[in-house]
This record gives sequence, structure tokens and C-alpha cells, in this order.
Amino acid sequence: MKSKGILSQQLELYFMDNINKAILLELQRNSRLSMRKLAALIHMTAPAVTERVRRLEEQGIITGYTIRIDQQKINPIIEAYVETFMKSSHHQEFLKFVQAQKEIRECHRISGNACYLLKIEVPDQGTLNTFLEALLTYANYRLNIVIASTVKDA
Amino acid sequence: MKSKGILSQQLELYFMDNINKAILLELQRNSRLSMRKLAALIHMTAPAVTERVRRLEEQGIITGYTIRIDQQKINPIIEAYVETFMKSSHHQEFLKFVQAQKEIRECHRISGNACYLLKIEVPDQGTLNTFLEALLTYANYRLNIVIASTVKDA
DNA sequence: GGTGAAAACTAGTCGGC
DNA sequence: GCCGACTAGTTTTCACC
Repeated sequence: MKSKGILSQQLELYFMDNINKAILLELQRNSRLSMRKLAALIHMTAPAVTERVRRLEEQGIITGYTIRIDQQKINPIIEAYVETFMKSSHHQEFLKFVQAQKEIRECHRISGNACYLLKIEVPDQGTLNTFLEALLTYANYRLNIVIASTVKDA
Repeated sequence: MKSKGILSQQLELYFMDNINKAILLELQRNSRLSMRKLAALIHMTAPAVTERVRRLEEQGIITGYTIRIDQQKINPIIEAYVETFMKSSHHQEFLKFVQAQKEIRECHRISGNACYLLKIEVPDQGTLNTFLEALLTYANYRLNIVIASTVKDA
């Protein structure tokens, strides 16, 4: 086994050829594929593809195997994007608030008008109201309720 | 086997007990679990859990098995949320534009100030510029570039 | 919904290219 | 870095309770 210098190790770290791209694409479409079937899809053998998948995991490119769930079928929710304008510069406290509030699904620090863009999900208007009152402690906001969405698959 | 009336069939359609919730949670954490291991985790037997998963798929609650990918490691991108203000009411044409532009990852019709909130991903500033010029045909916009993000797991 | 066994499939390893 | 074959173990899928 050949030893490698630091540089080549780093270059290799995020090396991404067409085969790896194909692997990611197929696993994204169906993560339950066995290594054999995956190998067949990309015209390779199981051991080779297994090793590549192992590396993709090791490098943190594949960060998990999960399912897509139709949340709306389970319990309908109200989605909203909330632009927040910090009242003071207590960002640390605000970020703690973000972590604590389960209604907040995403928090994006953005340039431009607002300080943060929050994506929230609440079961009903009452919960929304409570949440917004809590938010007011930290920031003024502009509420954008989602009426319809199109999300493209990766 | 007891026959069921139309009503009970419909009620059953989205029936979601704690066991099904547990199944979804575990599969969300690891979709490659075998039915056996999944069954062990939720204190059931494999055939029982297999049947439940089959139904969850059939009902469209589980819509796919996929992987989480660290996109930033593969090719760093600029993410932005773009609020758009329609110049005219040609929504149909705009929605065609949304479908056609691969830079647009999500499109949310929202109440409030803007008409739509777009989430876009571009590889560089040049692409961003080209995209925004194309967008200007349909709408005025407010650009919010993402500096940092926290996304919570479902 | 549980059980047990048969049939099918799987990941992992090996020498060789 | 990849292949093909082999093996030991695991998984799914039944019929039946």
C-alpha cells in the first residue's frame, strides 16, 4: 500500500468523479438499494461500489439515510417564512431562542433587509400567535404565510 | 377477516398511531434499517412491521427512501431567498419560468408583502447575476443572500 | 398481530488482474 | 482501483396459530 502525502490526501478528500455522482444520484432516488443492485445500475461490481459508498460516508458527503414523508397527510400545518429585524444585538440569546422553539424549522442568517429568515411550522393559528408574541421579545418581524409551495427534488 | 364499510376505510387511510409514528421516526433516522431491526427497535415482530411500512408507502405517507448529502462539500454554492413582486399578473408565465430555471430550488406562494418567495442556489456570482436579470422580466425582487443556516431535522 | 422455517438475498473477503 | 467467485450470515416471505 502506497503512503500518501498530506496534499494528495486533502485533494482526495472531496474527489468527485462521475461514478460517485451516479452513486449519489441513485441512492438519492432510492437509499434502500443493496450494494449489488446499486452496482448493477452503474455498471460496476458490488465490492467496488461498496468501497466507494463507504468513503462517501467517511468523508461526510453522505450524512444520512432517511425517508421522505408527506407531512401534510399526517397533520396539516401552517407554514410561514418570518423575516426578523433584531431589536438589539443580542444575537446569542436570539439563537438560543431559535434552538428552543420547536416551531422554528430553519433559521437563515441573511444579508439584505432582515437579519434572519425563519421557516416555521405550526399546527394552528393559536400556536402561531403564541409564537409570534414570544418572538417579539427579541425582534420585530414580517410574517409571510405560505399558501402553496413547489419544491424541486435534489 | 371482517369486511369494512366505506367510512371506516377512509378513516383508516391516514390513521396514525404511536407505533406508526415510531416507525416513521426510526426510518427517518436510518432508512436502511432491515425490517427486523426496525421491528426490534419498536418492540414488534418483523412481519407486523413490514405490513405497516407497506401501508405507509401505499398511503403515500412515506414518499421515498433517500440520502442526505452535504452539498457544500461537493460544490460550494451561494444560497439566497428572493422575494418577488410581480410586475403584472401573468402568474402562469412566471410559474413556467420557475419550472424552467434550475437555479430555483423552491417556490413559495406567500401572503404578505411579496408575491412569491424563491429559494435559489447558484454556483457563483455570475450565474446569480444572469438569473436576476432573467427574473426582472417578470418581477421586481428583493435579494437575501444566505450567510449561515441552521436546519433542524424533522 | 405472532411464530418458525424455507428460500432468497446480502455484505464482506479473497486472489488475481 | 476493479473484478469474479465464494462464504457465512441475514433478510424476506410464507403458511399457520
